[in-house]
Amino acid sequence: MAPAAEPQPTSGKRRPTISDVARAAGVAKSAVSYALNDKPGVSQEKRSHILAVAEQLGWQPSGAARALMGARVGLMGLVLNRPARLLGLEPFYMELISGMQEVLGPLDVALALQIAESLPDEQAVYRSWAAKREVDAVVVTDVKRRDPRLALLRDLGLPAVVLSPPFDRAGPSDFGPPGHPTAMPWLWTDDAAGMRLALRYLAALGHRRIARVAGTRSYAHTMARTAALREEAERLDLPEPVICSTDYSQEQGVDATRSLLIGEPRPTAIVYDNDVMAASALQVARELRLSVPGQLSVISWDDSMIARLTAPKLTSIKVDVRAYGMRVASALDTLAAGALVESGPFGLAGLEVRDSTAVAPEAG
Amino acid sequence: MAPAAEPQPTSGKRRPTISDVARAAGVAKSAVSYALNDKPGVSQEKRSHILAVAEQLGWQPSGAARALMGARVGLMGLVLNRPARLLGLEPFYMELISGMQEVLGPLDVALALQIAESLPDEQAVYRSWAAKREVDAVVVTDVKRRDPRLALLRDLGLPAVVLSPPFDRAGPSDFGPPGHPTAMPWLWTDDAAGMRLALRYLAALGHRRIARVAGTRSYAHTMARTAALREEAERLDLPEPVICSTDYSQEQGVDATRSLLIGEPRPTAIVYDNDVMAASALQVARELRLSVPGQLSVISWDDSMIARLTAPKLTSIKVDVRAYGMRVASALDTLAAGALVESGPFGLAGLEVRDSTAVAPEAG
DNA sequence: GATATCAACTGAACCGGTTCTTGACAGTCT
DNA sequence: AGACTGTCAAGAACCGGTTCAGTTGATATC
Repeated sequence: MAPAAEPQPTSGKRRPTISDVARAAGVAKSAVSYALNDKPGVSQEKRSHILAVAEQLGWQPSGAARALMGARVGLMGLVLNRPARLLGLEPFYMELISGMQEVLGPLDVALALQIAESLPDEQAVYRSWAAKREVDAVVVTDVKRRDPRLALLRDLGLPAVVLSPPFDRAGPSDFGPPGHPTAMPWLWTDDAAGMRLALRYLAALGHRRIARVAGTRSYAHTMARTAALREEAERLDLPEPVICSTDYSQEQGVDATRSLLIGEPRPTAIVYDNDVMAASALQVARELRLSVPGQLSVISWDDSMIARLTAPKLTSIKVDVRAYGMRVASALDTLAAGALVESGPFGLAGLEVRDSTAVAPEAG
Repeated sequence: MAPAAEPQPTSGKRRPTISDVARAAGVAKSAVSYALNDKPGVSQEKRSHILAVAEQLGWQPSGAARALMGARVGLMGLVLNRPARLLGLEPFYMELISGMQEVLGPLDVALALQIAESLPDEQAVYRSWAAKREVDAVVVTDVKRRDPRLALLRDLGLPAVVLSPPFDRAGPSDFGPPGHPTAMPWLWTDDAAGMRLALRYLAALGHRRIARVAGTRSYAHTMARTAALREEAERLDLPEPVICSTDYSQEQGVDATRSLLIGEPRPTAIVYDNDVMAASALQVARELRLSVPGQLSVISWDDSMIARLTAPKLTSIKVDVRAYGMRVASALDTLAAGALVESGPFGLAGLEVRDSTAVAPEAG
């Protein structure tokens, strides 16, 4: 059975251009363009004829030609700047990407992923993308105070979604007041709320000496967590929590945990900034013959699969990263269309209680 | 101190085109093009003058205009077709990407990442990419027998690197004989060698009842592992190994492990197709009061960070995924340049022995 | 000294679309 | 009948590069 009027196989031959369609339909190039883009200037009759011919020829638009006229490119940029060896370990990014694709996929938009070695490298990528109009908008993560990338992106006129809490309670003041749509909106997971939740839960279990193994100190979200921890500890009348900073890696997580557990007074609970470090902390506890959760309670952040792989399973501050990614993606799409987006926090954190937390040893 | 002849800030204004450079340098557009592309047709003197002017104006090439002339786009495509919820869990892809970027980054090539829900969706992405010339080449993973994607890519004329062992011992016969450069080379990690290694090690420890929790049955690399397992078991005169198929997820790994461990005769060693399933297997063993490695030895595949997070730490079949990614990336680059690449296996697998394997209980 | 050769350079065409300008024609109003 | 609409379509310019076909002037060859 021969295929009837199916789109022709693309095999081998040059693919049809708009001129081919025009010739085949017996009209001018411009008529074809109007018809294909659903614009006025063509009669209904010719319009449908042209569409039929285009379909039959298997015509597809050339992204390059459209981009030349300033149209959207269909690519969003994401530069990851953490050391490559850490990226494989953090389920966060893959889940974020997967959430973004949930939204971008149907819009026929892909994600351009680059891994940069340094901040200057990352800025070079932005410069190049902006100059070559290679992406419609970008995502910025791991923001620091007075982050040079933000000023650069503003100068380049490249729309961006900033995945970070603002530094000032008032909102991301550097780039427009909060509550007003902007071309560089900040969207953040509510780190402060998550931290408060974890701390109150531990306090309710009777813990008083609570420590924290934090991620990179200079990131805005790390600072937000730290501030929330301090404030909440004060409100609950707990001693000032000890905080160790790390680079999120397993190794530094182990070192920090060990130094906390051999210190005086030994904490009865530790909150970690990601799952990887919390998981390796369990090994340090085992090494020091400390039972979890009997003598030490552990809470991790992210609630990725890793929290369910350990023994005991980790109590974890849960973030719906996929949903977050979807929100980020729709913001990107709005920006790419030329519209503005409002800054704001995303969703609410929850606490997934598993087997790594229990009443404090004194109170037991 | 005012900046001297620095590249102008791109802020606000329209970025300079090649015509602007030509006007500023007092030469024709074509001369500028020759100079910038290091082609003959311009004297050394003018060449350096033009370059200086371009630099001073902050000129950057327009990707769109170049792509219009059929030049390379500077993007490689990667479509992931596994269910989104599994992607976050598999460190494999992130490590592969990070390795690829190690090579592609300096070449100023980005990676276009798409997540597809189904095989037809994935094929639609390829069609669109090919039609719009959006990528220079693509990577294909998780290949099945008579995979329709391969024929499609060949028809579309889209260069591709196939991350899969061939089905026939002779090589990827469908697309050119082995040992001959092709526009669709197959590059595979040596799954068979890894499996043989694991099996011989277990046999040396005295294990005879060895089972396997495999990944998706229809993938070529799964089949390669299965074949190697069967052959090697026969060669070592072991009873036929029991094999359970899964989708690589934690849940199915748990189910498969449980059914193996309550079956008769109970295996004394299990080989898993990834780290995630092996890690969750440890929980099943705990649930059934079986000590690892005392009563059960466990070997995982991939040797990602997960293998080091569990207790006991997992003995693992090691694959240098980052190096593999680098090899893949350079193959992509070669293809994008219009040259051909030879198919072949990648590197050698090793066994990273940790705490989840020990002598078999009978032999103990 | 006339001609062939060659490098250096220019102008124009081209890639595949979009959009502006112009013109033809039919229908309406005075 | 002539002027004025409005619609539909064709033609050309344009986006920002690359490349081809010529033109020029200088040098080499006979």
